[in-house]
Amino acid sequence: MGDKRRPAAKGKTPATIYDIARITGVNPSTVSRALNQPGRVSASTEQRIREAAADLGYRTNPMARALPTGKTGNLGLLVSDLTNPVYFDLVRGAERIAREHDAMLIFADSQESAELERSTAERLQIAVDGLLLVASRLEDAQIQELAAAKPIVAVNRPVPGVPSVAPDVRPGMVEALDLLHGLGHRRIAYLAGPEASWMNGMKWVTAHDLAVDRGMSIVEIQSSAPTREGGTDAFADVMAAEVTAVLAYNDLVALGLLGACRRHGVEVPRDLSLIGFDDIFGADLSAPALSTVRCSWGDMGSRAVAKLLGAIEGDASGAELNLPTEFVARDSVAAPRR
Amino acid sequence: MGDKRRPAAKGKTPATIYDIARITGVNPSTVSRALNQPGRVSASTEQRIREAAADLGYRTNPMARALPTGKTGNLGLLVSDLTNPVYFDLVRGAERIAREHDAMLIFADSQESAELERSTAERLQIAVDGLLLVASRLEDAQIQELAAAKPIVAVNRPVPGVPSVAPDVRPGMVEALDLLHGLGHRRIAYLAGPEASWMNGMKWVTAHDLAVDRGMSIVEIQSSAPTREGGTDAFADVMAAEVTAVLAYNDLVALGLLGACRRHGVEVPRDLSLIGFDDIFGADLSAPALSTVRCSWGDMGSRAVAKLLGAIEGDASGAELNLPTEFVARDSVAAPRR
DNA sequence: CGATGTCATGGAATCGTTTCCATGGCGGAA
DNA sequence: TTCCGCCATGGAAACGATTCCATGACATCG
Repeated sequence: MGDKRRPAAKGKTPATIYDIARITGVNPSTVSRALNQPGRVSASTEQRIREAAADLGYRTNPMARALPTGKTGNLGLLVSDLTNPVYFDLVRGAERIAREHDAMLIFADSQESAELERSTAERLQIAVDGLLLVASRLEDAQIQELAAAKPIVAVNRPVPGVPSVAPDVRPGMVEALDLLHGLGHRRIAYLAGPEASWMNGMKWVTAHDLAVDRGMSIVEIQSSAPTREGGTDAFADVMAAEVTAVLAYNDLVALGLLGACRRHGVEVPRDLSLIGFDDIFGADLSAPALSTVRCSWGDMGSRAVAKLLGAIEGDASGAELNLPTEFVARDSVAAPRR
Repeated sequence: MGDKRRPAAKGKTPATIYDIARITGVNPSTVSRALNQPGRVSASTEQRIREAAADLGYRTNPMARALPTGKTGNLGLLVSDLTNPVYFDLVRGAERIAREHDAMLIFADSQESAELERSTAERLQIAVDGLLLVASRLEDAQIQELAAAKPIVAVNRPVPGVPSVAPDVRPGMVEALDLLHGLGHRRIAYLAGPEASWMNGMKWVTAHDLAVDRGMSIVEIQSSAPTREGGTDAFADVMAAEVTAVLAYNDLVALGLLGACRRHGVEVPRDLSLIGFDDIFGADLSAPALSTVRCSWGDMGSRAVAKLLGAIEGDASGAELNLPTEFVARDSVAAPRR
């Protein structure tokens, strides 16, 4: 099997600073300085070293660098469910900023399980310089504990003492509730997400307060999961609630409910108005196109990474950042039947 | 700024095998053996060492391990466009298998640019044990060159001498063409994807051959991009082609075209039948729901990772793996107008 | 003109782990 | 009983880069 030292060694071993040092006749430490600390060595040697490096196709070995410096150049991104289309834009935004800063993004998902999230976070943490926790199902204390080891930025949820980036759901919901009220809706429902989700609680209390302010009554309906299936399953409960409009935890459940309505002959928006949350890919595809409250997930991703990079650099500005939301009017909302 | 050695050091430094060695009174090398080579040390010392390790919350430092072994425990996943919903399932499948094998997935996207793809692949390669190249826009030779350095598995495209996983588009397209032919379509179009895409060429020749076999005529229509915008932009060309059915490169362009049709009063499927490719999230959401050829992207992801892990272990079974596709009948196909 | 400071560079320790080699103890075979 | 070999473990050298400290060559200042 293994003939020499490296069993599956295919190509020749990559060039190291020692190779460069040998070729240019300087000490490895000088090579290191030339490559990383501009102006620290004489212009002529730096020139020679850079040329040799280019010749050899030298690339810094990140593992070797990580050892003495303690910096891996990796950022971890832990989401509750990679399958959820919301994360698409988030990932993209995060990736963009990470690339700009020469950092690599390491991914993991926790399958909506708090226990799995904790163990994954711990494992991930040793391989990265900082961690992005998206829609965490962990308790505040657990997150704070993780944050004591390495920088953490929480996304889509604030955690005391930990920097975070989250949407400010209020502006979008104000628009939504104003619209519903203006059209004559007086009894509406909030189709809830996971109980462990901070954001779910936030949306419920906001919707509740806003509805009450406007003299509307609002009921909370549980869903089995924050997915299309969850929305489908909630159909019967929604019908039983006798409301004229539904505000959903997210677009996925809204879309699921929409499908169930169609199959049962309940016409949206004539018989029921429906508002989602997130404006995911596909929200404008459904028939009718889904009205929704848009969070700028791409922005959240890039802001969160920027914040994390700052924290890694020692920026202790552990602020909480809130990005505004806005209502996107499409075709799933109308005046109630009578 | 930096007070001590590590500037932003928050928590205490993690435990090392030296700590364990000190506590248990053995040599660090023994600790290493106890933890990684079962049976290599006496049962009693192994027991003591494991207990101490657990007490200290010891976790192997992957960077330190990578240095002597050359194995990082990371796999790279490079896709042409992270934004494309097709990759959702792929990522999920890949992540599942990677997790099962204790490997971490590192992500990058190349924004549909061959040059960016090459440089990103090179950068990524030094940080991983192997690379997954999804829908690569690179030339065969370039991929082979990369594969000479470290194991590579190509996804969605075969490369001579490099293991690959790709859908076998034929079965699904046979079903699709049979359906169209049976309904009476005689003149159809293929709405193409990127020219640099191997898969695009594959789909075109397959569609072409299949159409000719059945006595249908088929034209190729270019699109500006494999996105919804690309589909929208192609509307005029599609109309000008005077066909009764369109087979699209993927669901995204199909969906874009569908939207354009709706806006221009062309009713699908009455005036035009439309078939997509991939069965992405949302394909069943549109009105009418999109008929499409489904590739099992989740399977491709997990198979590809498994193959890559095998290659890393030295399994030189550089086979080409093809996963079957199937036609998914929904509502965007009907008999032609007259 | 000698003392001092600066600059470019060399030398060596270090990061945490793996692994090759050495060593001592013990059991079994002769 | 003696010798050989194995087994558990210790010791030390890598892996590739960073970084602190040392050194010698100059230039500068008084």
